[in-house]
Amino acid sequence: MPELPEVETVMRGLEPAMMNKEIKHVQKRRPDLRIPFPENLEKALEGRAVQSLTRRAKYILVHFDSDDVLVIHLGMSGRVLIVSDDDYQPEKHDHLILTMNDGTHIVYNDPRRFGMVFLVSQDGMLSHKAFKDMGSEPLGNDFNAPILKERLKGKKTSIKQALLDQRVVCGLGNIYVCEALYEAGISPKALAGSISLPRLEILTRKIKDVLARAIKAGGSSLKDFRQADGELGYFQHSFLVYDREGHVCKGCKEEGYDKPCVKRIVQSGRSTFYCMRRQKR
DNA sequence: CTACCATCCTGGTTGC
DNA sequence: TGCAACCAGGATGGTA
Repeated sequence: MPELPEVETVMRGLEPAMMNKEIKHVQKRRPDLRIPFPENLEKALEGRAVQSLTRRAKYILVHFDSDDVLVIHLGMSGRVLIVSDDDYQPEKHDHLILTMNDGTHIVYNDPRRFGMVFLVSQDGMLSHKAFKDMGSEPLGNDFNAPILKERLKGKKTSIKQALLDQRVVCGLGNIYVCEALYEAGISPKALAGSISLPRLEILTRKIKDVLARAIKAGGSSLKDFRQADGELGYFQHSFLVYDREGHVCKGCKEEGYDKPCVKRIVQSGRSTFYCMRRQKR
């Protein structure tokens, strides 16, 4: 589930619990993750102090007073929780536990096990396959309409699918793509390569806008998502089309239309929600 | 090279 | 109520 706003929220939540603290103990609890934990994880992390936390796309990066960077991806159902209980008992899907020098546990939990945890070196990070071909950060200055236009040039796929492609722009997932396309008034079925620059101007603006608002709201909590302190995000209450099939969208309602306009279709196996009145091309 | 599809998992929801 | 089928926010690797 977690897309950029959720990952950013988790990262920010982890800062007070990890920054300038030392990892005292590393406990792996599942040897059979899809991508097994690095063998040398304990050795690389125990005794190291956390210098900073950053985010790239949907990856949380933990930087240490060493060359190692701990990379965490939450997949579909992953969480990272701060647990301060003295008598904390690991739960079923608590796969990795980092205990800090103040006794706080940082718990990585992921029922579906689509997530991953690995190490990269600070210097070699950009050549790692996860980051090598990754597109611009949508909230950064190098994500703008001309760049998006260039990235979409010649693409015959739909704009919905193109925006989910992390090489075009990173950090977006199904929810925020649907929301941004709605706000930009662009059909999810529009051919990616054939959208005009002015419309891409609107789209890039709406992408940045919806992401920023979602971060402010602490992300969206559907089923699994929690902030690092266990709190729910609340941006799900602001969805305009996502998971609102059969409703009248906000824009139509404001114009006085009362016929259900939000439709659900399936594009390359995933749900797309859009307004059939306002997103015609 | 692009595009499409299946697949990795568990758990919650839906429908009979 | 019980159970089976279906569905889910992501990424990747294989095939066409």
